[in-house]
Amino acid sequence: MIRNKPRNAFAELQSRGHKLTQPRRLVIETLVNQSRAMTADDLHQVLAERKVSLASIYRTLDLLAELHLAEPVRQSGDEARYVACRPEQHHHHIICTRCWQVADIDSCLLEPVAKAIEDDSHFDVESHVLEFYGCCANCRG
Amino acid sequence: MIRNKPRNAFAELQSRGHKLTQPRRLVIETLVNQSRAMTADDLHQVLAERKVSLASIYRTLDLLAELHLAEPVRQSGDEARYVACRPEQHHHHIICTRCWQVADIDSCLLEPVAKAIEDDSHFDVESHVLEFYGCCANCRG
DNA sequence: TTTACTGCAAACATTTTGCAGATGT
DNA sequence: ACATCTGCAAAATGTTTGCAGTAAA
Repeated sequence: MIRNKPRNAFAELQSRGHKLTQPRRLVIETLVNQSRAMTADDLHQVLAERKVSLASIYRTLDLLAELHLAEPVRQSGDEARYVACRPEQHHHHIICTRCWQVADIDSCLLEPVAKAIEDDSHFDVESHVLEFYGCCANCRG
Repeated sequence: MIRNKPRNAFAELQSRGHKLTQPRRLVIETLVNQSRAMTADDLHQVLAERKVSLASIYRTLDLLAELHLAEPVRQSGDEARYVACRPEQHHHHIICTRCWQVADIDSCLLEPVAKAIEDDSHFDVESHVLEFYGCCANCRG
C-alpha cells in the first residue's frame, strides 16, 4: 500500500542515462505525492504556477511508462491517466472513480489463471490488465 | 467460445426502442462475424463499399456499448477497439495483439478476489477490468 | 562543452456535433 | 406521419512534433 518514493524514481531515471530536469522532477513528485491516477491535464493544472508545459508533461509520462515508473490506465471514455508505481514488482490497482485515488494490490493471483487460459484457448498469454474500480472510503463518506 | 449472433443484437436493439437501420445492421454484422476487436476505422474500411459514414459507426458503437452488446477495450497508445459480446453474461476476453482476434473467457474468477480487496483496501469494488493479451494460434504460425 | 531537454505553436489523429435531408416504424 | 437516424462538414479534444533556445552532465 506504500507508493513509490520520488527519490527512487529520480535515481532510476538518472541511472538509465536520462537527465533529471526540473519538469521531470516536478511531474514525478506530483504523481507520487498525490497517489492518484492523473491525466496530463491534471498535472498541468497542479503545476500551473511552476510553468511546466503540457508537452513536457506528455513526454515525461511517456518516459516514465517506458521505464515502468508509471503505468497508464484507461477507463473507457476518459483520457489516459497515469499512476506512479514501483518498477520492480508486478502488481495491480484499485482506483476510485470519484477522486481517482489509487491503492496497490500487491499480489498477482492470475498466473495460474493465465496457464489455464493458454490450455483452453490456444493463445499464448503475454500480458494481462487487471484493474478494480470502485469508491474509496473517503468518497463514500 | 461461441460469439453472439447478429440476430440477438438486432432484437435487443429493437426491443429497447431503437430503430434497426441499415448502418446499424451492417456494423453489428461485421463486428460479430469478424470476431475481432475492431476500431471505428477498421469498420469503416470493411464497410467502405456499403458507404456507412464514420459518424454513424461511432454513434452505433456508443449505442452498442450502452446496451452491453459490445465492449470497448483500450490498450495504451491504441485507439478504442470494440468487441461484440452477449449482454446477459459477465465475462472477460483474451485478445491477440497481432490480429486482434478475440476469444471469450466465460467464467469470472474474480468475485472472491474483489471481496478480499474490499476488506483490505477499504474501497467498495464496483467493477473490474480483466483482459489477457497474447498471440493466437494462427499468428503464432 | 556537449547533448539532451524544454517551451511554443503548429500539426495530427480520433471522436463529437449541428443541421438538413433520409429512413424505419 | 412522425420521430429517429444518417451523412456531411466543421469543431472539439487529446496527443505529438519540429525547431530554436535552455539547462543538465
